[in-house]
Order: sequence, then C-alpha cells, then structure tokens
Amino acid sequence: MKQMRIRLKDIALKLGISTATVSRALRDRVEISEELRLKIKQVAKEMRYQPNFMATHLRTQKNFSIGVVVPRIVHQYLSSIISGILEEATKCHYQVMICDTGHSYEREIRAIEHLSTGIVDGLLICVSNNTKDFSHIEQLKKDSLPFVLFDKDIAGLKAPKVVVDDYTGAFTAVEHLIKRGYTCIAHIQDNLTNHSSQKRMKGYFSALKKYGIEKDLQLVIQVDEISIENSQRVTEELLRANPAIDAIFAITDEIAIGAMQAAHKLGRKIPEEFGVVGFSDWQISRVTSPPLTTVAQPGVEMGYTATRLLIQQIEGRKEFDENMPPKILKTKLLVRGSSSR
Amino acid sequence: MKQMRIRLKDIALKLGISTATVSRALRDRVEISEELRLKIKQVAKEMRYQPNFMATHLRTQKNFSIGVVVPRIVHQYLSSIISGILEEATKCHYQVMICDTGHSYEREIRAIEHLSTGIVDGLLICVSNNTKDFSHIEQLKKDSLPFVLFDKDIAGLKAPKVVVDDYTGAFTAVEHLIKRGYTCIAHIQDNLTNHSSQKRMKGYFSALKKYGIEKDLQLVIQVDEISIENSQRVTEELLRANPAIDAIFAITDEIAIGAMQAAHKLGRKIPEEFGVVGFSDWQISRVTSPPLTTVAQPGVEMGYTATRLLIQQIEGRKEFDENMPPKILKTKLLVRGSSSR
DNA sequence: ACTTAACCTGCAATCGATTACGTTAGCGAT
DNA sequence: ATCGCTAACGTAATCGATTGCAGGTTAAGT
Repeated sequence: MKQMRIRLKDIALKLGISTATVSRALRDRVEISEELRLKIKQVAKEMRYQPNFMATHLRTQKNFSIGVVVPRIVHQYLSSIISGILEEATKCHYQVMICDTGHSYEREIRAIEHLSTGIVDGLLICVSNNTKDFSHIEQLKKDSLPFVLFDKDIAGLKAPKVVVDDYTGAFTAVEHLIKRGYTCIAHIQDNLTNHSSQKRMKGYFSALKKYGIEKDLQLVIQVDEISIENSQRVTEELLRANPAIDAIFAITDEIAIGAMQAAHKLGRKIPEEFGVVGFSDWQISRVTSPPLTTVAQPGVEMGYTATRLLIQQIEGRKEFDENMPPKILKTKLLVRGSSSR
Repeated sequence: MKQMRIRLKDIALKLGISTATVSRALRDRVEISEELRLKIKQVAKEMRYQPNFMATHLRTQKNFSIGVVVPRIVHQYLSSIISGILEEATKCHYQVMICDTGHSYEREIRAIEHLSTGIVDGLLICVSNNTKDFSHIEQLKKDSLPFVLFDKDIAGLKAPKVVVDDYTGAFTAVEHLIKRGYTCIAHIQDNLTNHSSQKRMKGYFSALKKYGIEKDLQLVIQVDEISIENSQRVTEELLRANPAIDAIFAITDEIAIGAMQAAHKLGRKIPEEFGVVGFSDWQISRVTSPPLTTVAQPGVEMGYTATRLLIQQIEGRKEFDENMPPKILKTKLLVRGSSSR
C-alpha cells in the first residue's frame, strides 16, 4: 500500500493550524511562540516529515544541486576529482548530478543543455578531448548559469577554471631525470590537442634548456591515441632509431608503462641504464616493476577547489568574473624505482 | 544582466493565447489544431523554451531521475558499473544522482534518506562493507520507493538484486589452475564479511572436490584489509610455512598482485613454478609481469541491468516483488601469463 | 432554422512549500 | 472608552506546468 508522504498540510491539520505557521516554525522564522514552535517540531519529527524538494525548489528558485559533466567516469584521475567534488558538495549540502559524455561532443552538448534547464544551480565541466567549439560554454555565460571548468584548460576561453600546473610538473620531472644523470631524454606525448600536453612539452624543453641541453625535435614523438600498446610500439621504434636515448619523460603513466615495456624488450635495464617518468600517479604505476616515478596530480583537491569556487558563485559571495585568473594547483613528483639510480 | 528563463506564459503572451493551449501543443495532446500546434512549436523553438523541471515534476510527481548510492567512486569496478548505469539511464531519459558513502554506514543512511525525500523516482544501491543493519533498506519498502541492490549481495534481505556469479567464477578459476597442473592451490580471501567472499570460497572448495583434491584449511588464509602490501606479507608467511603451495587463487586482483610479489621475492618463477589467479580484471592486472590471469566481472552490464530493472519498477511495467530471484551475471575467465604454463 | 456534435481553446484548480500582507487579541497609554 | 502598537497567527498569492471541465465556434444533420 502506497503510503502518502507527509506534507506540511498534514501537520497543520493534525494541530489545527495553518501550513504557514508550520512552515515558519520549522524554518525558525520569527513570530512564532516558543511553545508552538517546539510542539510543531516534535509532531513533524513524529510524523517523519520530509520537505518536498520539488515544491521548495520551485518556490525558491534554488535547488541545492550542481551538475558535473565529465568525459569519462571510469578513469582514476577523473573519478578522484569527482570524489573531491562529492565531498565538498555534500559538506555544503549540495547534491551532485553526474553526466558522462564518453568523450562525445554531441553528448557533452546535450548534457549541458539538459542540466541548464533549471535542475541545477551551477555546473562543473571538464570538456571532452573532441570538443573544439565552445559556443555551448559561452551560452552558459549568456544564461548566467554559474559554472567552473576544471582539469582541461581551454586557451582563449575566458571563464573560471581550476587546472593543474602542467608546466612545472613536467619541468620538475625532467629536471629530476637530468639530476640523476640521464643525458638523452626523449618525450612521448599525445596529439597535443589539449593545452596540458602543450604545457608539459614546454616544461620539458625548459628543463633541458636550463641545464644546457640542446633541444632535439627528433626526441619528441607522438602517439595518436593514448594506450600502453601504442606507446610500446612507438617507443620501440624510437629506441631502435636512436639508441643513445637513456630516459623518457612520458605524458601519462599509460605511455610511461608502454615505454618501460619497450625498454625491457630491448634489454635496457631500468633504472640503471634507462630512466622513465610518467604523469598522473595512476594506481598501476605503483605495481609495475620497477615502480614508476610519476608526477602526481591533486585530483581530490581539484574536485573540492572547483566545487568551492562554484558554490561561491552560486551563493553570490563572489561575482562571476570571466577574467578571473585560473586557479592553478601544484603537482608533486613521486620518485620511485623507474628513475632511482 | 540576468535574462529570465522563458516560460510557457511568455509564449502564450506573445501569441495571445493561453498557457494551457501552449502546454498541450508542445506535448502533442489532441484537441489542438495542426496549424496552431506548429506555430506554437516554432515560436517555442525560436524563444529557446525549455520546460522548468521543478514545476513539471511537482505537478506530475515524477522526476525522471534515479539515485545511485555506492561506497566508493574511485574504484575501477564500481565506476564501470556506474558508467553502465549512466548509459542505460540516459537512454531512457533519466538523470542520475550519485552519492559516494566512502564505506561509511552513517553516510549511507543519510544519502538514502536524502534521496528518498522525493528527488528521485528510484534508487540503485550498493551497500558499504560496514553495513550490517539493513533497516534503512527495509524502510524503502515501506515507503514503496522502487530500488534495486547491486553487486553486494545481502543474505536474508529480500529485494530485487543484480549480482555476479561469484561461485562459478571462482570455480572456473580454480579448475583452470588444476588443469594447468598446479596441485597445491591456496586461497587468500578477505574477512568474509560479504557474501561474495563466501561464495568465492565455496567455488574454490567445489573445484578442489571435483578433482578429488582434499580440502585443507591451512591453505586458506585471510587478510583483514585488502591491500597489495597486506597480501604480500601474508602470502610470504604462508609460502614459508608451506613451501608445497604452487598456486594461489586470490579473492581480488590486488591480493593476487601482492601474492605475485611475494612469490617473486621468494624466487618462485611465475608461471613455471607458481600460478596466480585474481578476480575482477582490474586495469593493473594487465601490466604486471607476467600479466595476471583473472576473473572478469561484467561491470557495465551490471550497471545497465540494474538500471533497466529499476526503471521497469518505476514505470510500473513490473510489480515490485521482493521474492524476485536475484539476477545473476556471468563472469569470464581471462587467461593471461600468470597461470599459463 | 434549429439541434447536435465535433472541434478548439480558455478558465481555474492543482502539485507543496513559502511569504507578503492582513487579521486578531491583548496590553498600555491617553 | 478609544487609539496605537505588537506579538502571533491566518489568508491567499506565488513559483511554472499540467489538465478536468466548461465555453465558444463551426459544420453537419434533420
């Protein structure tokens, strides 16, 4: 038997008073006598009253929930960001709705459009790799729906953002390799479509420059799609063509692992003869042999930083300011076996 | 300048008709002339009208969204289930709200209570490891809020469930080891608090029995908490105490990897002298050396199966039936290097 | 010409909570 | 006794969309 949910009206009827009084008492408004207020609260508790969010939110035009749009949820780094988002949002009494776009531009647009129909107070967005046009993001500004971009930086798009310091992360990683005595350091990157890749590459070049190592474009290669297999194949070719290479700075851990496999295959000893550093601190990087040195990105921190920024906007504590400088989070180099000689 | 959202009223005013007519036209009700209907639709499109969900849902008492309660989102298997949920839900035009309980019983209760205040039409729940009391689940039945449990089975709790065939998965894994000629197969499990662990143990024993291998409780050990380190330590002790052991069936991939590390440390050659099989097909299991043989669980399939079941309940196409037999999904043994001799 | 039905469309209630404004009772001041 | 004021509570409008019912128009039927 479907038991109806308790409404304000039910409490009011039971006590022979009006719904207005009940509402005010429960929300601790003034003008209600102490005695009645307590009685109402007690009855509400007894009847297990729970306010109907739909109604409250229709009335107040606020719904205490935020939407999250990510390209992929089955992804360690992104899911750790999400867990940071959930943590902070829950703390601030916001609900979170997550949409997975599967790196599809179409689905990203649909998700954002759907979420901006009033079901959320604001959006946290990580654009997909295939998103080249950002008019759907610009539209959010026009609709004045608060939002914050995270992780993926978009050059030329002015908006509140939280990103990771890819440049310094890469710089530190390469510097570390140099200090450990590796002299011919190659860089394997992806197709450079996103800003992070470019910044990591710059960090790589800067570190070389600082230590007086000549930039050699032959040492920089790309994989079209990030995968262990692709990386292994590409690295193997690279090492055969250029046996002097004694270290690799890879743009992700997956690529680093592929590179390690290639090095193993060619009989290079890691870390004695060959050093490898990755980026992201995936769980897998701890169980490779040897364990992979990598640049850790603060996923959880990024999640709650972005969330806090968004909630500040939503609650009007901070004006939306499209010229706000991006919030840049620090990375941390985790030195493990693959570069420790 | 905050631009007001377009309402039905705005369209009605513009056309000099009533909101009722606009509403009916947009929802393709009968009784509206073809001509007017088309005109209304066109104007709605021009004005970029998007219905206000809060209002619609208050009125219709339905909100086309489902809540998901999971113990942890940063977890490959669980996040792949979630991605299956998102896929199916999106296909059926449902929104998904995810709550991460962080394996806390308190947070699980709060999440479920919160979600059952009318913001979702139904719930998908994976209880935490620390949930021993299920009155909050029973309460859902009383409230007649549709829900489906997934992954974690709860003995004694009658409810719609989707689980994995742990028994057969384990059986097949152990049978595989036996067929490859391993003769003294140990089993490392966790603290048996959840049903899956027990079923996997039963599968292990059954396989031994089928091939006439005596059950030996000395070969079954537990780790209190699942981690690579714990597993390595425990396995090392086990192998020192019992050198005859030549294979391990581990209850998870993490434990399997710890076991491999212990075996390596003791100089056992994998797979020649020592076989290892894990459970779950984590990404890491593909990059260990040798790659780990493991029992893959259909995460995405579990996600959409549970979602479909829930939506059937919500839409009344299927009665809630607490005696419904659990939906059991098949596992798949992935034979890789760690057991291929 | 009058009835009837078919066809469109509008009015107003409704969902549940919130809140501006109105009302009442009680008290002291004049 | 009257006025003014305030504390305490009620009335009713409101948020935006939906929908039962009623009203109005037109065309077909007798």
